[in-house]
Amino acid sequence: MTSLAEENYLKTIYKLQEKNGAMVSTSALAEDLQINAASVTDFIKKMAAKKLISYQKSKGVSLTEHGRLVALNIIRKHRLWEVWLVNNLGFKWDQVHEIAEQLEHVISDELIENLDKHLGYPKADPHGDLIPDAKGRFIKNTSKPLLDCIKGDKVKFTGVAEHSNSFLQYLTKSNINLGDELLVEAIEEFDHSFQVKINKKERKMLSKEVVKNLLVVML
Amino acid sequence: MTSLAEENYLKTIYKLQEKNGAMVSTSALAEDLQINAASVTDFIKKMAAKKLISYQKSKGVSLTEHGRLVALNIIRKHRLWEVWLVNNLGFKWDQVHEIAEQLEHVISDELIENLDKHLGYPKADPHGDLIPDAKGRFIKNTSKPLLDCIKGDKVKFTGVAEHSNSFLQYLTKSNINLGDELLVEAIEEFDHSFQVKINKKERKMLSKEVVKNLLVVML
DNA sequence: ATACATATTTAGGCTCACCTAATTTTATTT
DNA sequence: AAATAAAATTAGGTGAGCCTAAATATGTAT
Repeated sequence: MTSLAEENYLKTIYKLQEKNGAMVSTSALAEDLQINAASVTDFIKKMAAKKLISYQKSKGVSLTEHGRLVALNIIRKHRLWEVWLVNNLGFKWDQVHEIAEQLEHVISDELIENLDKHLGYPKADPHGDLIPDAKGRFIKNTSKPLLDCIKGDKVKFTGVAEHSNSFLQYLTKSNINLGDELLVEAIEEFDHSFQVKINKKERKMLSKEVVKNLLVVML
Repeated sequence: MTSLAEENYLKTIYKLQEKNGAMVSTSALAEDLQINAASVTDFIKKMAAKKLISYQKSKGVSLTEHGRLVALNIIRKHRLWEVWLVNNLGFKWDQVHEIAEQLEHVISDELIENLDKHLGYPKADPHGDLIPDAKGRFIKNTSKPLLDCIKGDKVKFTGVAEHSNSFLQYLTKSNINLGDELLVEAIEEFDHSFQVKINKKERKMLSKEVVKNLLVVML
């Protein structure tokens, strides 16, 4: 029904729409997909004809309700596979993205149902990204960047806002893991760096760039 | 390196070579792949140029050593995924082929290594087909068709020579499962049907068509 | 050996998903 | 408002992997 290329476009449009608002530009899509802008223009016209997206010439695209559901289904598959790769196959959170990019395109509703069950119906992937259900619904997300916390806040680290391997590896190296309790002991006004106590044990200094990308929930 | 289409050609050539001897004809390939013979001729020329197969015009193709190793790697992946689908995800042996046909093309050596380990290094898939190791080597196979047995033989059912869903479902329905012990109590000369005792309990009549496709090892 | 049937290949064409180069539209600066 | 820069589109083209129709090669029966 939907081709590999279409699935990748949908996924990317969804991602960019989440990040930058409603309309996604041709060039933003081209940049993210690493495809020439002219090719993107071509392709989005075809996708619009299929009612997967709505397209306003020279203004950009947005997902239709149908396109949004297809996108969410791929995201669901991607994140379920990531859970499996980390929890069952022993991969680290910085090793699973590429493999899940392939697995997400495997087509079998029964497979995904059984995988979901096998994993115990996880609500989030190894990076803390929420997993939509089969109908594209998310559970409510109460997390916010650690940057928005104030001195004295006690929070739980539940996700990352930046998925680059270098950031993930920095956290691993620093022994900061999903689920850790963080206590904001001090905030340096000058550079917005945070001094936090991790799991009531180690004390660490985190730069603004880091705390901006750590998502937490209040404890 | 090798495309989806190439992988499917290689897999099919391997299969047909196993079944019918060294040379695989254009038409046999076309039939099995459900692709027009003219397209097959085209494609095998390109594969021959890549040294995946050797091609003698109007005579057919056979795998090169390199092509054979690529084919075995795909077969390895297919069978490991089938084991996972049955053992871990709760699928039945007649439900896994199509899904494994998709999963087998996912590219990640580390994934396959980890999957193999996770499954406990299985030697055979849910149909009893042997799983080659990462270097394309099989363990020795001592199985033979039940048809070749004689009255009084006590054997273990280890695999099927026919993979159609109707045959697999027939066996399931008849409560004949991989690993069962079969005792040949009588062979009807007229139609070559076998009377067997299964796991020292039930007695069953199996037609020649069935016993031909049951692979067993002597106990 | 000839005729016929079957298998295979050649020739030309199609769609998908991409490309480059050129043109047009939109946004920004002066 | 005009000039310029940046973004988007159009036009024309490519390779992969398929197709049909026509031509050729191979195998079989007489």
